[in-house]
Parts: sequence; C-alpha cells; structure tokens
Amino acid sequence: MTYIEDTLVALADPTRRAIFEKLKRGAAPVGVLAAGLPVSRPAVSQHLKVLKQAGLVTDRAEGVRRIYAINRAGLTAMRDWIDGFWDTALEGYAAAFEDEANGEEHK
Amino acid sequence: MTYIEDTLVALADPTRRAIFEKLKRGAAPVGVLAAGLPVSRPAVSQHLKVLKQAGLVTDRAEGVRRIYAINRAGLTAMRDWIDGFWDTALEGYAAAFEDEANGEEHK
DNA sequence: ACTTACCGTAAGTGATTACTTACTGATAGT
DNA sequence: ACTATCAGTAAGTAATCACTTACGGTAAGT
Repeated sequence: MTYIEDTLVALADPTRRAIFEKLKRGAAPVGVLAAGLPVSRPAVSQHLKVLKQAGLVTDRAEGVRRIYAINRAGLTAMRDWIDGFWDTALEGYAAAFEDEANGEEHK
Repeated sequence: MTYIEDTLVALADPTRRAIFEKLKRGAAPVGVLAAGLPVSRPAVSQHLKVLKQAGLVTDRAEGVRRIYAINRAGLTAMRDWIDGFWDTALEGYAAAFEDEANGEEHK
C-alpha cells in the first residue's frame, strides 16, 4: 500500500515533477528522462525511486534499460484524498470550538 | 494566482496536513488549531501563512482572533493538475524516444 | 574474453526548512 | 489607563534532503 504522505512529498519536488511530466508523453528509460534536465543521471535515478515508492511510476526491465511509466495508482489515491475535503464545512466555527477547546483549563 | 508548486509543497508537510485536516470540521482560530498539535502556536501561524499563500485556506479577522477556513481554490487547482495526467499514454515508448533523444551526439 | 552502454547505490556536502523562544502589535474587558 | 488574550514576526538552530562524484553490476555486441 502507498500512503498519501509519500505521494505528496514526491510531487512537491520540482525536479521530480519535471520527470513525472516528461512521462506524460509516454514511457521512457532513465537516460532519456535525464536528458535535458539540469541534474545528473544518478539524481534522476534517485528521484525515480521516490516516485516508484509513492506509487506514481512503474518500472520494467528491457534489456539493459529500465523503462519507467506513469502509474495511475498514486494519482487516484491523491484524487480520493482531495475529494475527502470537498464536502467540508467552510464555516462551522462554533462546532470546531466545542470539540477542540480542551487543553486549556478554565481559570 | 496560485501555482501548483506552492500547493504541493504546502501539503507535503505532515504538520500542515494535520492543520488542514482539522479545518475539515469547520473554520477555527489559530489557538484552537494549535491545541493538540505537537508544535508551538507560532509554528502553526507560520504553517497557516504557507497554506494561505498556496490558496488552501482563507483568513478573516474576528475581534482579536483570526479565523481560518478551507479555501477550495487550491484544491481545485490540484485536481485540475492531476486530471491533466489522466489521458496520458502509459506506453508509447518509441514516441518519447524519437522526441527526446537529442542531446547525445551520434558518434 | 573484452569492451561498451545503461543504470542503481554509496558516501559526502551544501542549502533548505521546520522548529524553538522572545518580541511586538492589536483588540477587549475591568 | 491597565491588564489579559490572541496572533504574527524575528532570529537562531538542528535536521532533512537534493545534489555531486565514484563505484559496482548486468546485458549486449564484437
């Protein structure tokens, strides 16, 4: 299982987002993904590891290359998490007060 | 305008997510949000600043208190960004190759 | 077998950042 | 006016993390 924590952390980094958005065009090996980016190829490998653990990409071996592709699992997990905030009360100030106001002793 | 960068960075932090999820129950002042969290109240203020700049919360003054509430703008921006990945090719390896294979001179 | 191409990992470094305490400001009540 | 409450800001610190170079390991070609 993959947690929303990992997904958000993975996509918060600009370099990882650049890699992820490159995969929009289709699956690609590491070398192709690293080309054009302002970081070294090992850096891309490290980022891909994070993206994989977040459920955002999959990898398959093809000869000596490793082909990475977008994995929808991470995206759906993120979508579901966002949707959980959709039907929340934008107001409801009093309610939050009564529930959370423990912790300060009434002097 | 708020950028996807800020939104993702804001929600990547566990403390900020905890604050944001507390607001699910409804709007609340800083003191109430800070209660129960393992960080100081100034820390919560700093986090709320980041969340606000990311378009995830709004704040309004109410006497000496500052009431924070969820702002759907940041959430919709995030949803739209995710949806942009939805109709991508999971394969299409060759296509990516031909386009991106510039950068290495054919020796 | 040797070489070449491709990729992941190890180790070390610099910069970012989340946190603390101390303070300043503003509002409300007595 | 004085006091108390609530919250944002300043400054300093410790830990995280994205990056580099160096290395090791595997697959394919000659």
